[in-house]
Amino acid sequence: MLSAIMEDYLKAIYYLQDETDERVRTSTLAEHMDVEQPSVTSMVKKLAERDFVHYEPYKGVVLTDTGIPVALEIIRHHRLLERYLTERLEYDWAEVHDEADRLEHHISSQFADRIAEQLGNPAVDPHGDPIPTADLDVSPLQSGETLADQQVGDKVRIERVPDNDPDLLRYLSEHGITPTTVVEIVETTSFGMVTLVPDGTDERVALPEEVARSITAQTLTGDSN
Amino acid sequence: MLSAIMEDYLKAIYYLQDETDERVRTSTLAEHMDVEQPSVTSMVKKLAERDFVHYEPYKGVVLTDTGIPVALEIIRHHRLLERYLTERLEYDWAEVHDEADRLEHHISSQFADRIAEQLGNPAVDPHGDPIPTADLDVSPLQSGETLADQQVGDKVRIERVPDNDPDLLRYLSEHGITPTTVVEIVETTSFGMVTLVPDGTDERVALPEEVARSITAQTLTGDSN
DNA sequence: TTATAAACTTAGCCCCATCTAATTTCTCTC
DNA sequence: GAGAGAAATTAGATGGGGCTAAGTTTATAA
Repeated sequence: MLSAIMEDYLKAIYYLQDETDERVRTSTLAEHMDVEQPSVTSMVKKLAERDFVHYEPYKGVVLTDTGIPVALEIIRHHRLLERYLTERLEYDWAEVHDEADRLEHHISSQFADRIAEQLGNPAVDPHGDPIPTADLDVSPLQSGETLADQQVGDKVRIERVPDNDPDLLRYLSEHGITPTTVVEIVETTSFGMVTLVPDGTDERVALPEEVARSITAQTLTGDSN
Repeated sequence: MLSAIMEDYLKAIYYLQDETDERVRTSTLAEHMDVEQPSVTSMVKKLAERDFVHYEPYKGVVLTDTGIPVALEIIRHHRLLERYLTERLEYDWAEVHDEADRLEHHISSQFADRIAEQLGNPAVDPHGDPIPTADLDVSPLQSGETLADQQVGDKVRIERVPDNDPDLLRYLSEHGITPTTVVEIVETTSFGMVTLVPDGTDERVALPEEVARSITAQTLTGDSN
């Protein structure tokens, strides 16, 4: 059996691997897990011993074929929980993350399957992240583009927003921005500010470029009209 | 913060205290928690240090006014979860216990309150045990009587059955016996067997006396007819 | 009232996940 | 290709929860 903490490491490695496409360095992992480096070293050794990761000293780690499904299962739990909490238990968009982060390790896969069924096997969580299926297939995000990649005048559909910053989520939902919202980019500045207007409103919403880069959006092909 | 394990000890002490009305002995606790005695001694010391229990060496423990609400909160979580799992997630009567036993430590009280609300603030769990309210009031069971206290010919309404033996639960539900079922006692033997017939059926269900003693039932006052 | 069995505690060990301090390895620049 | 600085690892400690073996205390019964 795997401890909740080990599961968290595997999940973190999965995400970091996905972002960087490289071996994950212990320093990156330490930052992500909010622990000191030696803790990471000792943990990745244990994970390597159990064959969940390939670990090469001084070179970082990669998930093995044993490790990947474990990470995906946790991610499935997390995203299903987020969806269930918002949809069935009246949780706020911004509140779900912490609850899901704890529960993901403790629900059985039976529980996950039951709530998936109740929800009609949804494809994405409330932030737009794809929910792995019961046999752990993940559909990739449609777009590699972010709000930071757009030109003034472009109309795009928000695809996903990061799920781990409650303040940002609160801000976005207050301004009517959620996955599937269509927005028009109305201004970008040299000092890193992106301003947009959600479709059907005339409210201008400003975001720092760094934040814009964390929000995925699909360019609308059949252009505005 | 309290670990899941400490919470389990407090819950166990609560139950054992309830049953015996005395200081709970470390041996009893050890058996209940399925650990060795020295583990209990060291744990109760920690609990005593944090003022959750009164501990007198060689004399056992009692929950303090700090410890009681902690135990009750966990019990509330457990019973609400059992109810929610059976009612909303199609869990079988016999399956809920383990899932609830894990999750009770990890759901927030917000989560508990939300599922309580969804369920219409039920008073009892699927086994007939009372669910503590949000401010941790517990309504005692109506009856102190059990199936073992009955005479042949008595009609009684099942009030609660123990929740921790899946096989027993499966057996009972297969024979149509759940809380609120009315049954008639048709035979008791000197060698400890109680036989009953659920109302409206002619199926005879036999139970060892020890099991009968673990099932609470209310004598029906307005007698049969 | 004293011996002995049962119950309980202490002592000392293990594994988990973390930490700080000290050391080693890598990498990058000159 | 040598040396400085950054990154990673080892060493050794801590606290949580568990174990076995050994030593106390309590309770019982002669």
